[in-house]
Amino acid sequence: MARLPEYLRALHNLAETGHDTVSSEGLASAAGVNSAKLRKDLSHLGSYGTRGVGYDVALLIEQIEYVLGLTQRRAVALVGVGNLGHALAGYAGFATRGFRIAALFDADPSRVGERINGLVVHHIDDLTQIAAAESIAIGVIATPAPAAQSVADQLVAAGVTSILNFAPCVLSVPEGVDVRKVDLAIELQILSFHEHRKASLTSLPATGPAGGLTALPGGLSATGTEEAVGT
Amino acid sequence: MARLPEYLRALHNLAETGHDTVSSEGLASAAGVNSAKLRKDLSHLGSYGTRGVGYDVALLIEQIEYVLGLTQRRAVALVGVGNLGHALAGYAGFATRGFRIAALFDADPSRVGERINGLVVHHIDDLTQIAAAESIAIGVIATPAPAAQSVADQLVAAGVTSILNFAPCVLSVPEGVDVRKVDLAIELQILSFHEHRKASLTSLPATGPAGGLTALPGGLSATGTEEAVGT
DNA sequence: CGCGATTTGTGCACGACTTCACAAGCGCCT
DNA sequence: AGGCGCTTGTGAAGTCGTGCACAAATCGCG
Repeated sequence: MARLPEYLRALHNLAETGHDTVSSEGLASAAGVNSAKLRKDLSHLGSYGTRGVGYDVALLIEQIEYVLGLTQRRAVALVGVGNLGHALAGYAGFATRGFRIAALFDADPSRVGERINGLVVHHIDDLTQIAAAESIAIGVIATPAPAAQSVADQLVAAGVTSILNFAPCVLSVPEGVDVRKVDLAIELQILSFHEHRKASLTSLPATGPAGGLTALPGGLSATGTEEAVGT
Repeated sequence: MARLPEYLRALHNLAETGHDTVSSEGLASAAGVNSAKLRKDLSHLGSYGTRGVGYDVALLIEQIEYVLGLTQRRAVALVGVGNLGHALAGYAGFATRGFRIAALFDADPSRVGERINGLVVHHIDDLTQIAAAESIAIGVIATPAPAAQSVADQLVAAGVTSILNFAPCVLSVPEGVDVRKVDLAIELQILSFHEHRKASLTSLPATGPAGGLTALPGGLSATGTEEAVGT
């Protein structure tokens, strides 16, 4: 499940706060999900919770990290050292959560050789060689959209089988290669949609029958993230 | 729906390529979704497609932008000018997709006054005043996790009703405030899970009955993003 | 040793979403 | 003017995820 990393983060927080065990209710609220859902998720990994007590925090962390394949620190290749790539190269969250940026790449010769956060920027043509040497299986694309497909092809050719794509475009990759996409502008546009919806709801308390399509009164469901819940 | 922004991006691409109309099949493949799903989505906004021809690209762009509330350029406040916040402040994708970073904030006094991409960094305490002046309704949190909840409270107090949270923690906000979360490390961890799954599948072609929980052979479904599809 | 409080694990039903398949509608060509 | 091919819009079935509610299990205490 895509929720396991969220549980893992909450568990690490609990461990640092000195908790040895945690109930499904407690962990669920810390991770922002329903307690029943959490229990079902955890039961799917044959988890070891104790009835009447809860889950052993340390053991559960170990279990989830194993399932996520985080027992080994995974090497990641980052392609595109522009605005966003630069920030990702220095993002501390990767290092503290089981990943190691093993190499930086860019197609712009003027950027090759630049040092970022202790790493040298290589030319994209050296990708295959370095990826093999560092046994890199995960690639991050932080290039402009027009270059993304080409970079993806090169990553696949270099043996990368999982890609995190920040470029606003769809990638086509061979079967067996996993792609996850993060589009920062889209996240804002979804929020904008919510804003628009809220605005029309308040200004038009009762939508008259003559109202064409102000903002789809009861149509779109506005899913995608949890609705806010009061403290 | 959360897919509308994706359609919009694909439509803009098509418009620039000179297409006047597009079939549901064509737009669906450009957006990376099923054509039936796309038609159903578009029909929910009472869309104007012509049978036998397809959709008018320009008209559809107009429709979707209206529904998303992008007819006005929305002002966004960005809090936290660290590694990630710095990159977001300079990210061109926001400006080209309907948003304007209206103000930057940070709690560190030594950063206040710094100029980034033509914008001055303000102290977080000035948030309420500036947010009102610029009529800001959307806030972006790019601070470390411990500061995020406090920043969220201040954003809400300043009248912000939609928050994009990059900090790895859950936020509790009053009802009526929408929160979307983007955790970059989690995206990588999900890919790591896929890697782990693929690795155990190839090394263990047939899972013996004695195999405990290698990586949940048929358990977890690995959803969350589309599986790769061949070119 | 037994009982009660507490918490996990899960069967079941409901709802949302996805996908298929097809009827209805539109334009074009003859 | 009429028919044919193409495309939209949608009914219906299937699938998946979610949440409730409860039985099973464990610990602590008397």
